[in-house]
Amino acid sequence: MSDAAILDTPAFTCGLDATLKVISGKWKPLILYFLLRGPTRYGELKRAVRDVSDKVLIQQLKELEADGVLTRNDYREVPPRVDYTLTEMGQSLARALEPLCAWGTENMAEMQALFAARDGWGRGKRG
Amino acid sequence: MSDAAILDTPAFTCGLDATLKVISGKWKPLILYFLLRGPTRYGELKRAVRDVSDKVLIQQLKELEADGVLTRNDYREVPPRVDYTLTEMGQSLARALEPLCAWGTENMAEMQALFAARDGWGRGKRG
DNA sequence: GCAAGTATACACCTTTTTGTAAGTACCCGA
DNA sequence: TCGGGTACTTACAAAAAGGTGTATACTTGC
Repeated sequence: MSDAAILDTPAFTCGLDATLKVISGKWKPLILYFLLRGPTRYGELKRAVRDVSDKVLIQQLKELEADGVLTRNDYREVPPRVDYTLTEMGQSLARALEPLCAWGTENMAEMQALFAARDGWGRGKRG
Repeated sequence: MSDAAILDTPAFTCGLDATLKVISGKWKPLILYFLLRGPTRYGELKRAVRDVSDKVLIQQLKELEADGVLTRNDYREVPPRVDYTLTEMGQSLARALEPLCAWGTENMAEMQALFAARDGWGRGKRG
């Protein structure tokens, strides 16, 4: 990969690339979307984002923090108390996810049929 | 993982899960977004979605087709001629990606700074 | 004291995803 | 006929992502 080859072509149609870098991660969109509800403690988040492991949840939270879309608040209490909040940027990003969410809801029937056939999917009965 | 454990908790806040199943894949959002411009031949798509390999592009196109968001048209000519079109569902999905794209464009400066520090990123000068 | 809950860290392993290199069958232009 | 273009396919390898299990340090409840 020469630098020239990278530079002489536009990245893509628009900023999608940038966004994708931030939200790619199995649980990231879910985390962001959930945080729209307000500051959330770690444990609460973990219960919300079902099936995520500690390791991965922490890891993705760190990455999202490093990307400036959320903030970690450590109350330095014992037992530990920490919560996570969206930054301004994070909020706008989370809101940009809403259409995706809506699409999923609208097309859930079709999707469920397809996924049931391919994998073994049974969830997604709405929240 | 008992079935009960899966069933007694709502999948998530909304249909995001469903959407994510469809669009997760390194190049899928890019593919979908590009196809908003109309039917596109394989080669054209490949040139648009820079850095993707044949194997992966084909693979993701197949998955997207299987998910009912795009259609493959084989003109059965020789040399081969094939193009890809969004279905109705695909179009609505691709449009749901627009806010993400907009977010990326708006926050590109911040993102670029961050990414430059972490990885070695130089692209993304707008299209 | 022992288990459970709090929010993590770390080592290790598996799965999933992506990439690389080559091959196919046919055509066109030099 | 050699090289390039078309749209793939396959075998193989590498990398990224995710998961598991254990440990921390301290508290509360039984």
